[in-house]
Amino acid sequence: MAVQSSVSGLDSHLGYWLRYVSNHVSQAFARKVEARGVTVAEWVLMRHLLDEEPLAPSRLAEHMGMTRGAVSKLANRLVAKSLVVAAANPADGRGQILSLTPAGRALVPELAALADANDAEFFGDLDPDAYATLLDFLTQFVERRGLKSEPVD
Amino acid sequence: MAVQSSVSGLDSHLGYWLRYVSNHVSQAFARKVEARGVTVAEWVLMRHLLDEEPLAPSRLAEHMGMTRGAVSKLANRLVAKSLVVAAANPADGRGQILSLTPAGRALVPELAALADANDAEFFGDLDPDAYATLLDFLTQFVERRGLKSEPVD
DNA sequence: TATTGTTATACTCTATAACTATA
DNA sequence: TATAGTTATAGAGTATAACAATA
Repeated sequence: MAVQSSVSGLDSHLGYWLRYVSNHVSQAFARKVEARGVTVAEWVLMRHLLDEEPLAPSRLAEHMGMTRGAVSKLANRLVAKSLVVAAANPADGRGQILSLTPAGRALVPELAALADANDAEFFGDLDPDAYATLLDFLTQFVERRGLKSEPVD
Repeated sequence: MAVQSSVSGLDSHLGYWLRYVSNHVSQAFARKVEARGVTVAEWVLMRHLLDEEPLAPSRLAEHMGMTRGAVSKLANRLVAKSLVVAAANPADGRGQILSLTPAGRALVPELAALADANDAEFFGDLDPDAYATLLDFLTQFVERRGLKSEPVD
């Protein structure tokens, strides 16, 4: 082993490795969903809509930890792809409500399958205990830290 | 608890949580280095130069997992900030060699300290065993998979 | 006044590809 | 021809901020 430098190296931090692995896993996933014509951010928005629909852009912004402007842009792309539709909120003249189109609703399970496949590709041969331990650590880390993606808008 | 859906949720994948935590840690670090006027990618380039200097842009591109074009742009920014200098490679008329300026060399330890602080902020109170286990898992994961390109930080 | 959503603007990160100057 | 580096272009991702419509 090399003598410890007085200046920390890039690889001496957990954050570095976390990002290293995360980037690879996410980029591989991005390539998979790209084949279906969507980006990862678009998948996330659509998956949220499957759970709760219709949903206001501002609600989505909260769930996804993005600004309203960013969600607006993302939603526009999905509308252009005919995967999402926007309608006026009957209860509030200012509001919009977003829903999946039939095509969008049909695509979500396919994207979810790709997410499953991606996870299996990278972690499938992991000892189930190790997988569980890691998943547990990460979720508890988020819980403990109260990490929230809440951009100030 | 809700009935399990037939469509995998966002949070059922290790990749999702990895990214969730990684994004928070990296964004916190980005905010820290931003106060010193540099981005995370710039820090990574500079840290590489501290280890090996002078270094050709193409060599850096390999080390950092980026294209030559991307490195060129990054290096230009650092030159504009007077943190890096580019010189002609005396051994090859096509080549450039990049070095840290005195200001750049002085900044690297400060940035490294911020990286240390960031890691401590997020993982400092972690059980040493857990920290070691996680670090071990991630480095071995990279090793086992032969993952190559380096992420930013 | 406060809130919802849109739009304009800006910047990082990164890729591809065309181009120039050597080798 | 092959390689080093630059530059042009593009697009995702995301932020801030100004704005219009409505509450």
